[in-house]
Amino acid sequence: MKEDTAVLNQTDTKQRILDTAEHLFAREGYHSTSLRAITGQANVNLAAVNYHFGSKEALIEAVIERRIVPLNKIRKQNLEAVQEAARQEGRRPLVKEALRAFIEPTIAFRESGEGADDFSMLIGRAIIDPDDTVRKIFMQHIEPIFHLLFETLRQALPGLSQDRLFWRLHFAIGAMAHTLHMRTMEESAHKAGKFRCLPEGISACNASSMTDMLIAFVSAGMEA
Amino acid sequence: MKEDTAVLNQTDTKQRILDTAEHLFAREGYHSTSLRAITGQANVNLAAVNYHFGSKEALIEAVIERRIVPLNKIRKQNLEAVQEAARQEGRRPLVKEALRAFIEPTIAFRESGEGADDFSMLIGRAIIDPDDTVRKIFMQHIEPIFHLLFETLRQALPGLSQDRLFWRLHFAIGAMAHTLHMRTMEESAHKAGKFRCLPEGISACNASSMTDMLIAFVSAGMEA
DNA sequence: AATTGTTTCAAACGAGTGTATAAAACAAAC
DNA sequence: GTTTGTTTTATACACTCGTTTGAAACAATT
Repeated sequence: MKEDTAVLNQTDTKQRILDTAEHLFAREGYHSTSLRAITGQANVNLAAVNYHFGSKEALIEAVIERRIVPLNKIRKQNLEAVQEAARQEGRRPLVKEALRAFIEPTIAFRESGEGADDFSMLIGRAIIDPDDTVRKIFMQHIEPIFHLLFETLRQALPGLSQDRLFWRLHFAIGAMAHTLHMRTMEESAHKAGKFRCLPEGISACNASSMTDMLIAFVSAGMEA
Repeated sequence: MKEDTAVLNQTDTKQRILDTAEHLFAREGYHSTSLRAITGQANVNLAAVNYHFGSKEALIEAVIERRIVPLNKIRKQNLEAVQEAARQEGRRPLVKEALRAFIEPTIAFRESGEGADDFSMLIGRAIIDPDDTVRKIFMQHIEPIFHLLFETLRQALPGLSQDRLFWRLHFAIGAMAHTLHMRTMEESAHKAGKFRCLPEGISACNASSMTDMLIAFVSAGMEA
């Protein structure tokens, strides 16, 4: 009766739900993904979600937190390192290094492990997701980091008014979020063979050169 | 004549459905908005949507097309005017004027009439919406304009490779989309009194200065 | 081997969804 | 006044959703 899944226990079920949920939430969206789709694809019973997590909302919360907590730790360390380095050298932080401290780990996250690309898409979605459920959870986690980034940029650009800095930062966030989200659209477009945005094929970018391009773009915009 | 009354009654129902649907789709999202919520708030019968539009998907298609067709007409005219002016003066188009031709009417659209602000949010969502239904419809309409913008920028920046231009343009689109979408978040945040992104109040911007700031940002990034 | 606590399972619940239909209400033409 | 075509209405259908339940299967301890 217990075929290939002989010694698999709780953590395996939870893990499999988390992985599958991450995948589907990233690609189909929160509301469009049913628990039946998740449990079906994960080969677990429907009730397992409510048993292990409590509710669908608690599930996506777990999905998000599993990744964003270590990611935010890196971003925080990076930003504090930028401030510390500037302070020790008696200069202002550079716009570029402040932005890199935030952006680089976000985009590099894709290479950090199995299924991380799904979460990369999920981040791109969450920042801008119409759905309150997802965005709220994300905002709660990102708010302190965003604040730290804002303060660092304020030191880097003392001549800029708070209003202008605020909006420029959001332009940058939008550019980053959209970039993260693009893979989903590219995949969909490629799968459907439609909605090609360009006459000729545009080669996909690796995380590193994508990061450089994005930082160059938003740095220039920030200092415009 | 009585004919006018009859016609007016019909269009009134259709119009009321369109307006209410636009409002709810923009603020709650496509999937999270039920036909019962729309018809209830519009004070029309539930079956009216299927009678007048055929289906929920056909409804949002009508909602989107009503606004995006005239908007795209303006963007097309603007972009062609930029190309024509450059050609007549024997010079390349400017990055700034190309971007302005696309961005300005998009943001200014909010002031174009009753309920246009709802559509402004809807645009911001649609570009990046996880839901395929909405994004597909939008992409179909925006693809030719996007192509025209890309070609104009290619003339403006002949030294830039197609790949780089492609991604930079998407950075710009992301910044714009996020900006359009911000109002929704601001509203939600203000309503809930939470998720404040800044310690001190940041004043909301009017369309004109927002446009200028955004164009300055993305132009600098594009020419970085 | 018996007991305890945990995890899985099939089945069902109630609420909500988009859609379909047939009768009613209505306006205009004859 | 009757007929015709359009619009509105109430209701029903078939379906999916997240969640709950109580029993079965399992694991670990006694």
